[in-house]
Amino acid sequence: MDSSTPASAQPPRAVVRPASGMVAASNGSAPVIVTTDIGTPRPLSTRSVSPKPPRASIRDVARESGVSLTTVSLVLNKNDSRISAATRQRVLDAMERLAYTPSRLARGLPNRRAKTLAVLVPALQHAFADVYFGEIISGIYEAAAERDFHIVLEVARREYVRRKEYMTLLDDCSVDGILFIGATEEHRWLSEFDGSTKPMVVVNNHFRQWKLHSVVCDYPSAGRMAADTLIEMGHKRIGHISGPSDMVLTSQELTDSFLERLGDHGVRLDQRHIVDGQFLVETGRLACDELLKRDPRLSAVFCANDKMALGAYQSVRAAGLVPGKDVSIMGCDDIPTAALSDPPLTTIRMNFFEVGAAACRRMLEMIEDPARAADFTMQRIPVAMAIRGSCAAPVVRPAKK
Amino acid sequence: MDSSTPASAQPPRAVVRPASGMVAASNGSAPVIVTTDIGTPRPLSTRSVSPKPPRASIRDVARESGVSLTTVSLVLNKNDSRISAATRQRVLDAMERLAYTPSRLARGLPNRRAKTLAVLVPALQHAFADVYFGEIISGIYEAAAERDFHIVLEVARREYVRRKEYMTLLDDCSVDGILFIGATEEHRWLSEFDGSTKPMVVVNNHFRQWKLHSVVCDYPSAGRMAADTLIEMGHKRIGHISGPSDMVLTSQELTDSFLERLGDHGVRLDQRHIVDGQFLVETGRLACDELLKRDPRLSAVFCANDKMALGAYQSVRAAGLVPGKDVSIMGCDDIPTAALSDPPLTTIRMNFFEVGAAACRRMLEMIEDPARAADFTMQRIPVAMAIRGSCAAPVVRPAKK
DNA sequence: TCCCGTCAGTAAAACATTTTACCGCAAACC
DNA sequence: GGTTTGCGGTAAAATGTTTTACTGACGGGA
Repeated sequence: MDSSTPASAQPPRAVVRPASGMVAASNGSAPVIVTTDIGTPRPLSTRSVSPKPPRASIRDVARESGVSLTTVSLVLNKNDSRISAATRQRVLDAMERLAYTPSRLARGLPNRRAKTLAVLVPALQHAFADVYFGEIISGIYEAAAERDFHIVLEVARREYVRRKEYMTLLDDCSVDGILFIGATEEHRWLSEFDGSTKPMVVVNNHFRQWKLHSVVCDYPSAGRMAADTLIEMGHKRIGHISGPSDMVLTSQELTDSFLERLGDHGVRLDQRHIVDGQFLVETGRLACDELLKRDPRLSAVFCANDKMALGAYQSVRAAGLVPGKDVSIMGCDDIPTAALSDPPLTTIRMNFFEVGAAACRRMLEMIEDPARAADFTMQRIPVAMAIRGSCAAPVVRPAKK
Repeated sequence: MDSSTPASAQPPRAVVRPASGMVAASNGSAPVIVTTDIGTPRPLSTRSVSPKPPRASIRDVARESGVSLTTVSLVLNKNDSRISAATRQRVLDAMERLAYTPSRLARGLPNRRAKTLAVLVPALQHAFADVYFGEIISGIYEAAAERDFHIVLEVARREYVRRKEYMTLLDDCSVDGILFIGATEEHRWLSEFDGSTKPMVVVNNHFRQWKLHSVVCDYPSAGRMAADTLIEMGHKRIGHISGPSDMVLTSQELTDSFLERLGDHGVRLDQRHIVDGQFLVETGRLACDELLKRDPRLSAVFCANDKMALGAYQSVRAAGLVPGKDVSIMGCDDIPTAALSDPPLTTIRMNFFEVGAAACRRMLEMIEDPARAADFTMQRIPVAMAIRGSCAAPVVRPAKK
């Protein structure tokens, strides 16, 4: 969960050839852009070039339908009870005729509500391109759209946090609440929301030290399911590639419950069998290298997310072994790639879409009834095992060399 | 690019086991949610529960610093020229003391500018979880943030389009411009923007029949590079899995330039060697099945995107062949998974991040100088070959059976 | 001395809504 | 017959800015 990727964590470098006569994308940095303007310059249109064309306002509707501003406003807000059906219809007709659309900006002003939520993500490389974030955002979007709320995107870069722009966002009236994805212990500024009834929901992580609203996957169950599954298959020599458990509580929950359940079954892992893989493909690969070095006869590895599991595939292959046969590999998350890898990855399915949607619904509740914001809750979303080809009964293999 | 996925296109079904004593995620539909409220109810805080706490307004700053509203506004907007240094400082100090933040809502009202752009995506399954969209959105975000613009997300569902909400969005004043990702020929409503100077930019596609602003990858170059690379390696029996070229012009460009260049090299593909793979993993797999059926001695397949190439891997393996050895596979896009597949996928690297950023910069230009919106341009972003293990010189293999 | 221009700043209108408090009228109640 | 009540509606204040057009003071040139 760190924005800087260690040099060792680069994907295997491909040979990159520039198109002939064209500047190539230089490694990592932004490529030089060759602009080809093929647009046909058109004559300027005759209509005014003023910022916006004149639009019908509520005032126009009032005049057109012969009622007062208030009446139009009431009809608009379905606060109709004391408006007669006839009048209402007149107003609606006028709106129709004038193609009237209320201004979101102006509507928000008087009661300071923007009908907009901010989705805040940490400043990772191209954060929005990550399935994990993407899936959550899709869920948030869906739940927000149902109530006619908009979603704005925000990235919490260092500057952003230093200047407390997340607060500005709220004071701004440009946003009614903040949903924070990818929160870690590193984000100390969350303490500002500790016990406060400000509209903030932490998505898929939570904190012991602060009272904050949160919605998370059921990681304790996930850990137990992983342990049960591997034990049932007959594994005894098990390795674990954890997430950064000191930074992410949900990651800690997963690891703890996994180890505890293994212990219940009489299998005790010591520190030699556990390596932190930082949730990334490349560090996952390195972690697995390390595990296999420490115990070359490992029969199964449980990875705290699918990306690291994909790294583990590479590591196992590099050791001359076959993933899913010589070494069973289990992931967590069920990202789309999981089912496509070879062999298909056994993993724990997490419904991130639902996590996002639930978090958003919680947020909307708080906004509608601020009193409820005072009791802080954590909601758990259930998970399920997805068993595929990458896990099987252990095969005994001779110690190498 | 269709929102409904054919039943045949489901990923290989995994065995899904519910956690004991817990409701499982039912296939496809939203899982039943088990809510675990572990929040400690806290006493309501004593502070008022009114919608928002009172904030300092520009008026307060004016009073505090003993100047007029106008002066404060001028300082705020760095329209300082006619304000003396001393006064400016007094105002800035007052702002500091009162922790003043201007209201975005109120600022937008007078000149009808929200300093916000909308990113519109078609109603695909969890669109935001797609790397392709995500990468573009990241680019847009970055370019927008530089100029202090916000990004709001919008999904163009059928209802949305029918009610012309994209127009509402603009009239609304809630948004200053629209960036449309994932546009296809299906989106007929784009004709409303044909030749209009309304702030709309189409991202990574363009149209022959309409004058619209657009920024796209250099697909013609990409097609030629693909052809050159395969020919150089010695391939003659080449198959092509295209995108939906009737719906997406960039896809057509890629296919056309690929075929043309192959022709230049004396290799002519007829319709038997080309199958539409709809840009999806599963349909890509099926398309490759079909190609191999039609010509079992195919030595290379060029896929119009990486997802279909991953499907092709499955298909080739299912035929008992080894991808990258028996059949060379080339993709297009260079999504993160490409480098992780086995063998790593040879593909054409497209800088979607930059496409998004460039599109956004174009948008901002138009907003700042509406006159420029009148000449419609298309901008091309260069691409590069990324050669990895999935392509090699052809090996002759006996006709099967 | 008068006129003009510049400097430094201000008053007030405009933007498009919501919301609060009120009003006139008729029917119902005692 | 006077008071209440409810209905259908309205006037006006409030929300927080930007922008246009103005003002007063002061210095310089004729």
